[in-house]
Amino acid sequence: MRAIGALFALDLVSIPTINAFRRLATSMDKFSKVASEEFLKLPRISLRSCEMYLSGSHNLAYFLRVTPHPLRSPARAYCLYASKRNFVDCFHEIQDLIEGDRGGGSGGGVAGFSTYEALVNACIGLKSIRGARRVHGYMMRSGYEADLYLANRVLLMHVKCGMVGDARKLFDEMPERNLTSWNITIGGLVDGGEYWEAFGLFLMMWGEVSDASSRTFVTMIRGSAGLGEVFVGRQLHSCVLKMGVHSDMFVSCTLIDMYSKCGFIEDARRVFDGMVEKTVVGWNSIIAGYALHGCGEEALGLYYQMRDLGVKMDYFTFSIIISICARLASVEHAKQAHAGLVRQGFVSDVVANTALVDFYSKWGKIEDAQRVFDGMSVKNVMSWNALIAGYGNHGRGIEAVEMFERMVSKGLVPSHVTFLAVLSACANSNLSDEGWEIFESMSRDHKIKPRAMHYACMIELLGREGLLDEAFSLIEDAPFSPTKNMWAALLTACRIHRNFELGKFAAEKLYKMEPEKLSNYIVLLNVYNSSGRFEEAKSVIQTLKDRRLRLLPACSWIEVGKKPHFFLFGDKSHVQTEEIYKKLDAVMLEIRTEGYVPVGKHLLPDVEEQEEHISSYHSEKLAIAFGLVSTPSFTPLQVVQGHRICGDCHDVIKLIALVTRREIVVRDASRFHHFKDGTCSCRDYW
DNA sequence: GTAGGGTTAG
Repeated sequence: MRAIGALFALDLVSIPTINAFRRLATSMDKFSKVASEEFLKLPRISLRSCEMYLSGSHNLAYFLRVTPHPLRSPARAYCLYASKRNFVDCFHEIQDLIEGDRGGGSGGGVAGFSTYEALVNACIGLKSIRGARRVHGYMMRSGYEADLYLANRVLLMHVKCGMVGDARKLFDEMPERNLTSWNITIGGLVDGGEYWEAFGLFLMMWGEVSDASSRTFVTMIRGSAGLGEVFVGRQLHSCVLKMGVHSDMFVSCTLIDMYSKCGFIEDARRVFDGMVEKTVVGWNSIIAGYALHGCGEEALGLYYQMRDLGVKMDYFTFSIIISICARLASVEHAKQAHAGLVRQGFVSDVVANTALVDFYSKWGKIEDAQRVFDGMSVKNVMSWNALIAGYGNHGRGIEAVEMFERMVSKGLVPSHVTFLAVLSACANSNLSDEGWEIFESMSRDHKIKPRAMHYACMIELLGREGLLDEAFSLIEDAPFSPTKNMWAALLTACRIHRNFELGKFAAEKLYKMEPEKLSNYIVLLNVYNSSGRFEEAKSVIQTLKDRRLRLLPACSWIEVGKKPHFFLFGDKSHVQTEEIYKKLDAVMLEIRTEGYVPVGKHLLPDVEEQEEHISSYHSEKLAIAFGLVSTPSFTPLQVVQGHRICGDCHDVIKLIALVTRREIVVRDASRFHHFKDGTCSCRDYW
């Protein structure tokens, strides 16, 4: 014990108690056994031997490498290492040490600057509230007077452990402060989402010390991004210019991020273009900005520009790019980003890999998603969520529930997103019992209050079973006012089960909430059409006209030969148009032998052109026809479309999958349709 | 032996 105490205090003259080191050695299995034995034979322990002993460990070397300010003593390294591995034990040791000292024990192992600094650093690294409380407690009780440097570290420790309130109190009581103290406290408030509070303190700082550094501005700009208030951000931008710190790359990057998060991508671009030295973070920020604005193509363009300029990419870059690809379902770009990730050695990054899991599942390759997931050395809740959502979207609810159960049994804490993923999986696959059990377990076992989206899943679940009245009561009984998602779920159910009364009711609620959203009118139109109420259907069309709402051209695309090919409704712009239409007509004839009858009732209301043959040339059919002519037989096809698939296309694609013996995955605006052997994974409910 | 700051995934 003493020996460990001595270690901490860097006072390595005393002979170690062999037992203490033996305990150490057994608690740290990674230490080389031989090294420990040799070490224990030493009659005296010097700083040097200590270093050698500790450096025998792989992990220690790693810590030394990654710690921004190289650890200057083995004591600190030890502390960081021990606490990383076994926090509780580490603190027991220190408790003994400190209490031993207070009892007037000999040996001189005092908890001094190094000990505290090491402990504080460990807590910062670990974000351990318990540890932070303990360390701070020791300091207070022992009456140790920290200098400004250490006091600031303690402040930071509180901030990083999420104890912003305590940090604020500490800050107020500090006998002496400097810019760093202010910056740390303001940063803590911003991190904790208390933006206005942060602004208050910032103004106080301005009044009290009439100074601020670029670091302060970085924090405050981040705060205005959090608020989503561009006028605050703009004011800070002018302050930055006046103070002459605008060329600071940290400032520029935060500005880019702030402008894009506030919806001003052009301003973000201007800041980016003005960067003297464009760092990788600057590139990442602007690319993420374009991605956020749905400009995936623009984002990819910048990414290739970045590559051509030889900017070294990091794991952020790949994560962003992969998530863009997931949205675009762009295989070729994603494959390259995946390769880049591997080449540059970021294979073990959680975020990038989670993005990959998401990508593969959105691309329709759920097995590949599972493979990436299985290969991940570090997984967090989000990684599990991505996989569960993947199974759910592919109509594989049983696997989704299995994954959910496995995740919980591993001791991970599911978040509300996890529940969203697993409940929607249950809804997609008609797993009623499982769904209700999980829904009820949310508040019972996991202390998570179901939100509107969770209710929407349950409404969908009931709706699939045709229990429309029950679904309606669930909306009425919800502990909050119903949201559009809940009404939309009910409306969909009404469409499938042809309940036009309730459907109309739900649709009217929706019109009020989002009058400009076309899809609501269309679903109601389908409700009427499918139940033969053409008069009502006409009135919906009239409403559409009155409100000057027009359908955006529906667009589908398919990637063939490393290139996306886009199709609009009735599109004849593709170079292979003739071939495509010929193939489509041929295959439409072929599926008639399988019992296909064109149905008008599912028609998407192209308002002006309500004719039967029109749905033959819906964009998804054209994309599939192109896939059929330009890929070898039996190749699976992946189609993405920006709107919801219509009933006729759904029937047709099922049969095309059957007659051509191809797997066809269509990702529409709401889910995946996995067509195989004449059936679809959505079980005809979408 | 001198801190504090920017970008990513469900």
